[in-house]
This record gives sequence, structure tokens and C-alpha cells, in this order.
Amino acid sequence: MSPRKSAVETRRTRQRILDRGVAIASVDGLEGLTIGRLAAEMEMSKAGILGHFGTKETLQLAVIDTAAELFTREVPARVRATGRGLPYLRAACEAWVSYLERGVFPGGCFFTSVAAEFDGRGGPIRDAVAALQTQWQRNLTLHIRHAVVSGDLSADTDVEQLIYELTGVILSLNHFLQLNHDATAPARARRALQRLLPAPSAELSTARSIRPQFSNGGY
Amino acid sequence: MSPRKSAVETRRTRQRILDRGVAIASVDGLEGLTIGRLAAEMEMSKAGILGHFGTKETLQLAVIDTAAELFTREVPARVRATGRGLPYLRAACEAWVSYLERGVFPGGCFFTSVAAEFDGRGGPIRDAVAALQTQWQRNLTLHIRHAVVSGDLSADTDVEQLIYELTGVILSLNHFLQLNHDATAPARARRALQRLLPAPSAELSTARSIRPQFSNGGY
DNA sequence: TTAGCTTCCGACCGATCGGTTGCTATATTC
DNA sequence: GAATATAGCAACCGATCGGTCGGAAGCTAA
Repeated sequence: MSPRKSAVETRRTRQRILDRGVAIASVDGLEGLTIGRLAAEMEMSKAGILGHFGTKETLQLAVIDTAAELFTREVPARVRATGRGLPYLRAACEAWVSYLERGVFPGGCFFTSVAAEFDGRGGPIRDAVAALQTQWQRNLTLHIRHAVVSGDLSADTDVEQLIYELTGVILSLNHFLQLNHDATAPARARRALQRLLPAPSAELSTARSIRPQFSNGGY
Repeated sequence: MSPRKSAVETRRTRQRILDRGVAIASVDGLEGLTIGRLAAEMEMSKAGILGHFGTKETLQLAVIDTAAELFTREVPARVRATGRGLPYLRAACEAWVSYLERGVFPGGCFFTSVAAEFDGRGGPIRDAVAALQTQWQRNLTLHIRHAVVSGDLSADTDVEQLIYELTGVILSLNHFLQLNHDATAPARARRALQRLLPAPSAELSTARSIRPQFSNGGY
């Protein structure tokens, strides 16, 4: 009934499949993403779906790529104009929180879900998610180092420790949003980030060394 | 071949099924816990498994209960002797970190996995996990309040914010352990906890008000 | 000793899983 | 306009899913 489409139409069909796949997988996981279910929701046959990808694993990897593009569009691309170092970090983390707050993925952070789903197994899917994770952390690392060199972060900053704690703030946000539907969670995330990434003082950078490390001290 | 067992034997069989079920589910999720797979690993028939529980969902809920008992044995039961307030919190969080570090569940924190798997759906399983979560947080809340009253934590402590950040530290630990096999993660968790739950000074409690809030300041 | 209860098995059920095959109908190429 | 390439469908494959059923075997109470 739906025979050969034009080249551009074919690409659009493929993209529609992937978009739907991302939505399904973010809620029910990459295993809950079933060829049959996808076919039913797309009102296509299973063969029609599979013809675009060949294999379920290929489809899953393509879905991961699509989700990565969406994340890139929603977080790093929005703060590309921001400078390097601390200003970038603060803007990026705010975009990160906002991306979860707005519910860009209907089932919460796509990568957190998939990471939790596949972290116990081997295989290309786990590797792909881990690679994306590593890439994003490397980006943060660069800007943290920059912030240290420029004096916006303390010279004895432990880069990996900071990344560990930033990750925790985001994971906790996703957790409280998804499991408890806790609307106050974004505010808690921002408060925690404020302490981890203190705003640069209004003073000139030459005076930065006298800026207190934690202006909002303690809890 | 294996007809009726004695009453005590029956209970043991049931427990063996549950133990195996916890191990499977902590790696591959509660959906990866299949009757057929469980039967194969137990060298029983599917009917033999299902006869103990009736339904897969009942089995899943029983597995959650079993996992909860294990968590209780590994974390709160180990620090029951500790006093209330800050000392309890520090001991409990250390036990919490240790429980993840030792890999009590082969697939990382059982409840984190299941929460991530079911947070997008409704139903009794999601409710059961959420209830356990709430219960544990209420326990922490009580001790945080106690620590505030006794002066071990600052009077303007935001209880829910502290729980939010403690949760983040633990989630990050689970994440780095399971996805990156990062052996340095427990040390990072302990360092973060040290800042969130500073050790009480050696001084008497009457002198506690002059104890600095963050003795290990900054990063 | 006997009668009943219960654990477990083997066989089976319909549904769904990922995937294959032959075909039709059209867009593109020559 | 003819030849070719291909998107999608209908039907089907073996495997597995959760679950049911009747019977065999043995513990337990009478």
C-alpha cells in the first residue's frame, strides 16, 4: 500500500521512527522498545520498520544517536555562546537542570535510564552510552580546568571530585522528578549547584583571590 | 520427580527462588527476571516456580521485599547501635557507601535499578519501591532533625536539601561504580559526605557552637 | 494404613518476541 | 517509455513470554 517513497520522504520516515523510538525508550527503556510496538504506533508493518535498520540493535543504537542529538541541541548548543571556564559551567549546568525540568524526554533523562538498564551487561549499547557519558565529562573537565587556571575556581579544586558531585546533583534531580514527581527538586538542584559553582564576584579578575569560596556558607 | 516437600523444605525452596530472583533482577531488571529463566537456573519447571507465587507480579513484589530485607541487614541494622543524630547519619551513610562498594547486589543498588526501570509507569511495583524510598528518607529526616536540635548540624539546615544532596552522592556512587567501574568512586563519595556531614568536634556539646561549619573547606 | 493435601512436573495455551521472505507498487534512471 | 531500484506489506518462522491443567509423588493427619 505504501510502496517506494521519494528519497527525502524516506529520510523523514526514518526520522519519525527514531523520534518515536526515543519517546518510547525514555519511558520503557531500550528493551521496552519493541519492533511490534513501534510498528503499531507508527501504523506500519514490522518489516517496514526493520527495513530501515536491519536489526533491533542497529535500531537501538540509532535511537541512542537521536537522543544524543536532542541532548546536544537542548544543553551544550544552548550555551555555546557562553565563554569558557566557570561562566560556561554555570550556564551548562543550568541548561542541564532546565532540560530535566522541562521534561525534554518524557521518561526523564534518556541516558540515565539506558545507563541503568545496561550497566550490568556488555555489548555495543552499553559502550555507546558510556562513550557519550565520557565525552560530556571531558567537556566539563576542560572548562573546570579553565576555571581553575583563570582563578574562578580554587587552585586546589579536585576536578574529578567536582564532576562526581555535579553528576550526583543531576542524578538526584532526575530521581526526585521521576520517582517522586517532586516539583521542588529543580530548586534544590540549583541550590546545590550554586554551592559547587559559586558565581564569580563582580570584582575584577585581579581581585578574585579575595573572593570568599562559599559565599552562601553551609546549609 | 520432586513431589511434596516438608513444610520447612518448602520455605527454603521459596527463599532460594527469591534469592536467585534478587540476583537476576539486580543485573537485568525486574523485567529481565523471567519465569523461564528463573526455572532454568533453579533447575525447576516454570510451574514449580509459579506455584509459589501465582503471578509474576507477586513474584516481583516478593523479590522487592527480599531485597529490602537484605538492604536492611546491610545498612540500617549495622548501625542500629549507633546513637541518634549526626553520629547515626555518618555511620549510616558510611554503611550505605560500603554496601555499594562491596557490591552486595551484583548489579549495583537494587532499588536504584528498579526505580529507574519503573519510574515512568504506574502500578504496585513502582509504588512498593517508592514506599521503601520514602521510609528510608523519613528515617534520615528524623536523625537530621535530631542533629539540628542537638547542635551537631547548623540550625538553619534545610533538611530536604540535605537529603537531596546525600541521595545525589549515593546515586553518583552507584553510577560511577556500575557504568565506569571507577574504583575511586567510593573515596569520592566519602569525601563528599565528609563535607555534607562534618565530624562533630572533640569539644563538649556545650562548646559546639564555635565549631567551624566546614573544617575541610572547599574542595 | 489410609486419605488428603500439596509440591512439582510435563505438556500445552495464546500472545508476542526479533527476524525472513516474496511480492507490489512507485520513484528514479537510462 | 522501459528498466531498475526500493519502501513497505502480508504472511510466516522458531523461540520465548506469562500462565493453565492434570497427574505423579510424597509428607502429614486421621
